[in-house]
Amino acid sequence: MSSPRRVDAPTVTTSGRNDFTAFRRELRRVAPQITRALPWINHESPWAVLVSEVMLQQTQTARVVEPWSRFMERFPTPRSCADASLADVLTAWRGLGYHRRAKALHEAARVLRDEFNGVVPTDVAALRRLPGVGEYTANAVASFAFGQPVAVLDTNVGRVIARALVNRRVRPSEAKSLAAELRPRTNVAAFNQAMLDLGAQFCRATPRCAQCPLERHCAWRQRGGDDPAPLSAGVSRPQPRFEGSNRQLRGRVLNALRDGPHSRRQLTPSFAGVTAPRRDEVLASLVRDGLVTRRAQTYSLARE
DNA sequence: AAGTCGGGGCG
DNA sequence: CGCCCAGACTT
Repeated sequence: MSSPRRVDAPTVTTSGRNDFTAFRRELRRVAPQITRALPWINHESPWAVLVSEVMLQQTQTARVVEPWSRFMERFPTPRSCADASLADVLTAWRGLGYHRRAKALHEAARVLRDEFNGVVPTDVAALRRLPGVGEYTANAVASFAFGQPVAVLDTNVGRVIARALVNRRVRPSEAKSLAAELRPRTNVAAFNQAMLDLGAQFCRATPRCAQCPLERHCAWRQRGGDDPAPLSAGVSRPQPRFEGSNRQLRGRVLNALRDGPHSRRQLTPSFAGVTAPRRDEVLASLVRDGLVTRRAQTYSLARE
């Protein structure tokens, strides 16, 4: 009877760089314990995965679960979304913000309908042709929906790489190559998901090393020093304050317009304490973005 | 490289 | 109250 192999031996070398092979193995070992039960994981519909990834852009997972379920019930296929009006898509988007994403997703659905026979493409290059699908989202859909062997690099993965793997700040180009180097040969989707789960639950902006199952395999934790994650990998930047911002005002307007068309006067409550020029600029920006249309003095969600 | 784009939760 | 978030797109 053989004794169990020691699987929790530290994997940080004296150089300060982690042993990638060992880190991969350890992450895969703990993956089952850190997996979150999210409804889009291992979902059979690539469209469902695409919708989740667009919704998750700059948005915490917990905030996406309910809107995603509503949206998928309302628009279960690319065609159902493509055939709907933008106003209906914006209404289904309620609770998420960054409404240009909703418009992009609506346009993406129409590209899928008109150019891809209503089917989400499997490869990164084709996915990148969809509006609102950048490098991260294309790789995520290719991996999670189709099992393509591509790494994903988001704010979570960026932190894990900077801290656990190299214990120093990394530029975006370097982070990409490190993510690719870390990528396993098999079960890439499950590995990518484990990286996200690790980053979201333990290797957070404010890390929870005491609870982290990979603490002993983290270069930063083993060697100490300043947190290398901030500004690393170029995937997360400080944002201007929201309170009092145009974004706040735009959100209020769209919320009002979800209940139906409003005159400029009826929108007054949304612009409390705001000067008229600024109010007009906010409304103009919504029209410019194609989210809102104006007929005479009446504003409505764009129907398109 | 820098701006812009929501909104709520949490320490 | 300030920080943070499975980024993308424009300028």
